[in-house]
Amino acid sequence: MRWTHALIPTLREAPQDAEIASHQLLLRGGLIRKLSGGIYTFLPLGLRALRKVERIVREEMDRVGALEVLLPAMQPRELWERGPRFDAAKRVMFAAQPLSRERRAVGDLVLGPTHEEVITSTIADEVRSWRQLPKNFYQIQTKFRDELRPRFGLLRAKEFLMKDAYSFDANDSAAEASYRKMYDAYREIFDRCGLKYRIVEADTGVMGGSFSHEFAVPCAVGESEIAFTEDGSYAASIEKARSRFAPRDGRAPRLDTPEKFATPGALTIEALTKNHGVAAADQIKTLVYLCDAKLVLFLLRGDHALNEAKVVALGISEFRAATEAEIAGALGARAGSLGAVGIRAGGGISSVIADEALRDQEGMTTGANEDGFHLRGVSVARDLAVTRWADLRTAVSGELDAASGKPIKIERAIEVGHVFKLGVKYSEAFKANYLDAHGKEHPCVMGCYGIGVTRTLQAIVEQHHDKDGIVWPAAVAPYHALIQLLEAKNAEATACAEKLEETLAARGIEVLFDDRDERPGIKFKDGDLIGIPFQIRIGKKFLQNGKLEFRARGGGATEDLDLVDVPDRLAALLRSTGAR
RNA sequence: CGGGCUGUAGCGCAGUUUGGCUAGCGCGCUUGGUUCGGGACCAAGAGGUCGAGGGUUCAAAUCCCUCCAGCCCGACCA
Repeated sequence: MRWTHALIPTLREAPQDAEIASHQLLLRGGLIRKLSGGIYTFLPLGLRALRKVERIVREEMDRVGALEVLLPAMQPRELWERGPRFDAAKRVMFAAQPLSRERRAVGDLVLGPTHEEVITSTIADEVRSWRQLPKNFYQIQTKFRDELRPRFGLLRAKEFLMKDAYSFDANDSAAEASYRKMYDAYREIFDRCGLKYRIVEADTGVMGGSFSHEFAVPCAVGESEIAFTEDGSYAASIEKARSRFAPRDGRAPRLDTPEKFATPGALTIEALTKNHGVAAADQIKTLVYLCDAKLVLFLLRGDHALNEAKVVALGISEFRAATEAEIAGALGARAGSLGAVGIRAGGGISSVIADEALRDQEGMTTGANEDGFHLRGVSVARDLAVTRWADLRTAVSGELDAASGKPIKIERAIEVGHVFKLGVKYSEAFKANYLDAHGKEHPCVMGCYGIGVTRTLQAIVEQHHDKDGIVWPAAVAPYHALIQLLEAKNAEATACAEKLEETLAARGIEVLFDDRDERPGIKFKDGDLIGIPFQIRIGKKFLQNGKLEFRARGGGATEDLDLVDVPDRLAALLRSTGAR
C-alpha cells in the first residue's frame, strides 16, 4: 500500500479530550476518530490492526473447536424479559425503535449488550441430545452498552467489538473441561497479542454462575483493581480478594459491661481516634443498608471497608445504603453514633451481618445509638446478636494472602477477557435441555467467555509505546514493514523502493510504502508514530553505495543491506516474532 | 444523577473580566519559490452560523435567559 493512496491522517498534537497515551496515539496515528462520546470510527490503519487481533482470536477459538456464528445485534425485548437478569441488564441497554410512529415495530427491540439470552434460546431449539454435546459457539460482534461515562477511547466505549463464546455441556465436569480449554485458549490469544497480563479469580456479578477468571492487563488507568502476590501464587479481582487482616494491638481493655461515654461531634472513625484516642482497629463500624427491602446492619472493624461485591455474593440482589430517615427510624440515632449493641434481628432490623475480623473481639468501641455517645468495652460475643458471619471486607495492599501468608499488592488493570462457568442459570430459563442416554432430560451446563477486542487493541498500544509513538508487536501491526523512500525525486531510489514493495508483497509480507514527496524528518516522525515494526529506508546511503537501511521500530542498530537481502531478513524476523 | 469546567477554522489555543472598526495566533491545507536525514523557510491564499435558540443594546464571541454537546471528579459498570 502506498501512503499517498492510503488515508493515514497523522496529527502532531493530540485532541485535548484524549488523556492517556494509547488513546492519544490511536488518534494521532490516524487509526481511529471519535464520532461521538464513546463511539469511534476505525480508519484503515486502525481496522487493519483490529483485524489482526480478531484473526488471532479466531485462530485460537477454531483451534479448540469453537464454532463461529453471528448472532443478531438487534434483539426482541421480550427475549430479555424471559431471561433471568433483565432488571439488572436493562440499566445499560439501548432500545432500538423506528423513529417514525407510522412504522411501528412488531415488538420492542433492543441492541444487545451481550448474547447469553440469544444463544441459549437458539440452542434450546436446536440441541436435544447428549450426542450433540459438548458444543461451543463464538462470535465477534459489536455490543452496545450505555456506559454512564465512556472514557479513555476504546477502553470504555458505548459501542465496542467483543468476542463472546458460549459452551454447552452435559454435566459439571464436562463444563469444567470446556472452561479449562477456553482458559488455555485465552492465554494463547493474549500471549500472541504481546500482552503482559495476570489471570485473577473474579467475581461473577450479575452474570451469575459458579466461578470465573478475569484476564487483566496491569495499567494505571485500568478500571478494575486486582490483588495478587508477587510470585503469582494468588491473584484475584478486588471484588473477590480475600486476605488475612492485621491483628489488633490488643491494648484496648476488656470490660465486664459496656460503658457509655460522651463523644460530641465525633461522627467518623477518624474523629473518634483523634478526639478520644480509640484506634480505628478497636472500633466497630456499623453500616445500615436496605437489602431486598429490609434493613440490615453490616458490622466491620473500624479500619476495614465494606466490599459491596461480597454483599452480592451473600445472595442479596438489591441493596443500597439506607437513608438518614430510615436509619433514624430504626436505630434512633444518626450515622456516626450507630451501633449494634442491644439490637435483636427481627424488629426494625432484619439481620446483623458481621465481618469475620470481629469474631470474639473484646474491648471494642461502637456507637450507642444515641447522638453524641459511644460505648466502649464492647465484647462481640457477649453484647452483639450477630445473625450471620461473613467475609465483608475489601482487601488492602500489604495484607497477607490467606493461604500462603505472602504479602499482596493491589494494582489497577484493564479487564480484557473474562471466562465464566455459568451453570444452568440461562439453560433453565430458556429450557435449553438435552436427553441423556437413558432418555432423561437435563439442562445444559453452560460457560461464557468474553474478550473485549477493541479494548484489547488499545491495551496493546498502552503497553507497547514509547515517547515517539506506537511500537506494535509484529503479530498485530497494521503492516509488517514500512518502506521509507527519502529521495522521492530520485528516479533510481524510487525504482528501488517500488521494486522492494513488489518483492515483499509477492512474498506475502504486508508492506506500507511511504512514497510521499516529504522531507525525511516528517517521514521519520510519522513512521515512528504509527509504529510499523520494521522500517526500510532508501535515502542518502542508497545514493552513495546502493545500501538500504533496515531498522526495527522497537530499537536496535540500523543494518545496511542490499536490496536483494531485505526480503529474507524480514521474513526471518517476522517468523521469529510469530507474525506469520 | 451530584460537583467542577469547557464549547471560537480540521487540530491546539488567545480574545469574553471592562460590549465597539474587517474575529486573531500556531499547526495542518492550497499555490509558487528556496530547501531537503528527525515534524524547514519566504511569499501569496482558502477555510468561521464564535455550540443552538431567544433577549438586552445604536452595537454582542463578549451581558442576561433557556437548551444542547463535550471534558474532569464522584456515583454506576456484565
